[in-house]
Amino acid sequence: MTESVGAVPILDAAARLIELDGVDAFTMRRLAQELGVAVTSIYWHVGGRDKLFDSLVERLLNEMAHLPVEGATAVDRIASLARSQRKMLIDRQHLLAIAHERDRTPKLFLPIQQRLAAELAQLGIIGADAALVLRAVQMHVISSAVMQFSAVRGAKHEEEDPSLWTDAWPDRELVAALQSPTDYDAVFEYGLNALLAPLRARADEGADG
Amino acid sequence: MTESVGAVPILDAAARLIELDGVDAFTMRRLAQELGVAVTSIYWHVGGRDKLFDSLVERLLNEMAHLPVEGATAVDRIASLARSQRKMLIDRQHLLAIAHERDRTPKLFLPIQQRLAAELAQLGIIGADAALVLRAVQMHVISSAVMQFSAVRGAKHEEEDPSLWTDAWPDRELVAALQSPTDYDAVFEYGLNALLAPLRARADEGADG
DNA sequence: ACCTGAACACCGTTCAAGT
DNA sequence: ACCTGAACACCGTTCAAGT
Repeated sequence: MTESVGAVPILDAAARLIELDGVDAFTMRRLAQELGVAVTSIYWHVGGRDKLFDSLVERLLNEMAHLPVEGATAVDRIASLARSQRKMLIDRQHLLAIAHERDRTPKLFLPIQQRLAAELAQLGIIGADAALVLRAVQMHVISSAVMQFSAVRGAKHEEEDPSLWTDAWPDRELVAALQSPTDYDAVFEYGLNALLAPLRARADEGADG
Repeated sequence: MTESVGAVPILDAAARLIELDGVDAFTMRRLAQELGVAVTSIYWHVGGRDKLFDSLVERLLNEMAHLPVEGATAVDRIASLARSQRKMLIDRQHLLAIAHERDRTPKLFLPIQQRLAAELAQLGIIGADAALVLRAVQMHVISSAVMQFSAVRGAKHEEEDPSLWTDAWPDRELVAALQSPTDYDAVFEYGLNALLAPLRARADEGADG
């Protein structure tokens, strides 16, 4: 039933190599060398590159099912869940990139769907409305993590911004802010806050009634 | 000064091939074959794979500098810009994927930065605040486009959702909604609306005073 | 200035063969 | 059941050589 014994250590080594040198540097041959084994042996245990990556993504999904949450109110717990998920995705940047590249990103919605749904139900948000809010939050978390990865790596390349801004532009502070590196945490929090604002309003109404 | 004469048609052919069969199917050798020329000739005109992709991304940036806008109020024009940009990015899905893969996604912010800044200034939003709002909007547009591409392609793979939902879950409508395919337009609009809500409120205040 | 073929150093994957 | 080496069909890129 269960997979052959050797599969787990192979996946472990693969995850370590990817975490270390990135996805591009990862090859089946390098992995085999790392394990002190012939390339073809990997094919027997875990299948080819595709299967291997799928298995790694599956692992990420399992990890994400046990994210920590805290918060006194339902909205706080939703925000907490969103932040934990984002943190985990950024910690597993390379794995996230693999999942994205292989069009598995929507699967990342699943592990915390039910927990979000439960919190939304507490706020009286159910049915199609709940589905929309849930997806909006998930999209925000996951897509901003996907972007941030690419952005942070790309920051090195763009030392010199050819300054499309003319000197005539009056708002010097804005120009200065846009030319300094993006604070992705702040942008994420701003968007999360905007998404949750209607929920907070609804919760307050509930307290009034 | 300008690039050699042959560069443009090569880039055209490359863009066409990528649009047709996707990035993965694109190889230097296939491009050469398409052009009826030796592979090595491409290297002379546009450089290697890296340079070629960079040039294609640069083209996308130029196109994006002339996005259409409409709307009577500043907020409407911001929303309109966001929607035009998203539409263009989705139309150029493969190019977007290339830009993302090569960590050039933050560059996609630049072409419409000034136009957004001008609209925000009309709302009285300037300085670091304006920078934050601007980036939040841009992040929403671009990251959701990046995600959608991956999601739509990935939709084929996930015919069967192993239904993590127990039959005991009371909200049948929610479960049904989550099991039907995501309406990315709706999710995008929901997020955009949430991001612009504070701006609308501010504009209304301004009308009152 | 432009284009070529040959060659190099890699890939992922298959498969028959070993133990 | 597990592991191997040889081989195949690809890559991107370089470079000396042609015109």
